Amino acid sequence: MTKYNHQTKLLLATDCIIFGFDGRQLKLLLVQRALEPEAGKWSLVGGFVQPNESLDQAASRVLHKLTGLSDVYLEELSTFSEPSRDPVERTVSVAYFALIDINKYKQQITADYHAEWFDLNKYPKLIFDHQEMVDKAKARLRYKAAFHPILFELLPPKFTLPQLQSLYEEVYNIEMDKRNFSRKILSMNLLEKLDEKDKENSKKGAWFYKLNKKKYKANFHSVATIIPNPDIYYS
Amino acid sequence: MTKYNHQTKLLLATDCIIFGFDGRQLKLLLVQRALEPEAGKWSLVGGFVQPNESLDQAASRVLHKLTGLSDVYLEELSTFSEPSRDPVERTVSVAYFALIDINKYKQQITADYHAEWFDLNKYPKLIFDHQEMVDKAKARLRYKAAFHPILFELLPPKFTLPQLQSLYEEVYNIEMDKRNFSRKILSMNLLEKLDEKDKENSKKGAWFYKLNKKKYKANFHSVATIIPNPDIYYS
DNA sequence: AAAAATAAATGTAATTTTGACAATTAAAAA
DNA sequence: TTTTTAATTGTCAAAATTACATTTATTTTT
Repeated sequence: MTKYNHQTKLLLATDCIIFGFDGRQLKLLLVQRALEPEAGKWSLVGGFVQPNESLDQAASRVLHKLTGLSDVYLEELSTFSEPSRDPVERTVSVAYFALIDINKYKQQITADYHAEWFDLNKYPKLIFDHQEMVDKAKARLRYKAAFHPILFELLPPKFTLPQLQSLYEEVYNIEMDKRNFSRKILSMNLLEKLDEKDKENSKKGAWFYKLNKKKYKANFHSVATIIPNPDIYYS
Repeated sequence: MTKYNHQTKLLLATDCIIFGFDGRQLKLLLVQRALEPEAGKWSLVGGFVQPNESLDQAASRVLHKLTGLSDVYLEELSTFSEPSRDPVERTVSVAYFALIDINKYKQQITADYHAEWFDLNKYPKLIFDHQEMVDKAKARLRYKAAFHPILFELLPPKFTLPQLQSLYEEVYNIEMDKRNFSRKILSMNLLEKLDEKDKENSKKGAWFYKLNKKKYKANFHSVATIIPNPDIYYS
């Protein structure tokens, strides 16, 4: 069969913006780049798309190799394709953002990478256009989380309402009213109260809740306005 | 400088899902494919990314070449990268969706393409995975338009409230209450009433409005819940 | 053992927004 | 002059949102 001759091929890669939450702050997982140029500099984790895989598969592979995790929330963010973005050779990158439970992340023993979690408000200079990718991912996270219950992906299976509220407050850098917040969240009907309290963080203890996975999946596209005026956070 | 050897390069293309509105129905602009294979079959307009351009530029170029239009609403939809999606040779495509004022579209005289507007509810079988692209673009349009005032992009500079309402009704396949609709739309404060009526479509005539571009741009990210339960339209 | 300290849990009233519903008006056609 | 057609406009009830303070459970201190 005829080929598309005279067309220029290029390298296609994927980079992952990996978010985590340590209970207080949003975190970003970065690696020290192995390849030249810029070897040793901090960057997002990424990799080239292989001949036999789709972009989703490439992103999952890269994420799994670094974190050991599968079944992670992973969403295509956008393509980055400035011809000169990679000084070595033209490479178009499709950025994905991932939300993981930071507790599930275990530094892989066969550490091909040197990886580290950084505070989202303070992390090293990144290579190429990775800073732009992170900015876009943050904006997307805020936008998406204002309507869809994706922030649960950042929490462990059991969590308390105060923990959840802290997460929202951290993502949007706002303070929220406890009473209104719990009413809003509970009215979504996605949570189940457990018979157990978290006594780590207070004397009285706060009830643990867990996601009802079935309802979560069924209502994933449901639109809840948890955050007032979400638009102002979307740049 | 070192190159990324041993990595496989591939072809990168862009395809545009171009929406229009003729006052009654949503339309899709399709072209008859020039290249083999599938020459003569209907497809989205597309093209390969050139060495000196970004994906946004490639999409704009493709769109401009077909429609003669610049400054069109154009948004990255997502990548399509199944290894076998193009039977000829591996090609990853980044789909964009475009919203244009159908009246501004003039068949280019140097018609490199045979292009035609089709009713979104009835159009020919498309090549490769283009059907999937259209489906995804429709879903995205519904989702986005439920929160952001993008449907104005499909209308001429002067339009009436009944025309605007018809457009929303067509996009969501619902009927809306005139009173509630105009209240909602006007409360967004994006429209300016003109001193002129459209007498084409009724005896009484309906007032023309125009977008206040300044407010439109300033409030572009503002979230208006024009459509109740928008989530049910997002697949 | 009682008191103090800490953080969690909970309720209510005022305001705003939404959704449902019908009468009036302007202009052309009969 | 009457009829027809579609545009315009208002109100009321229900629901959602916002603002705001007290009570409760438990540990720590005295």
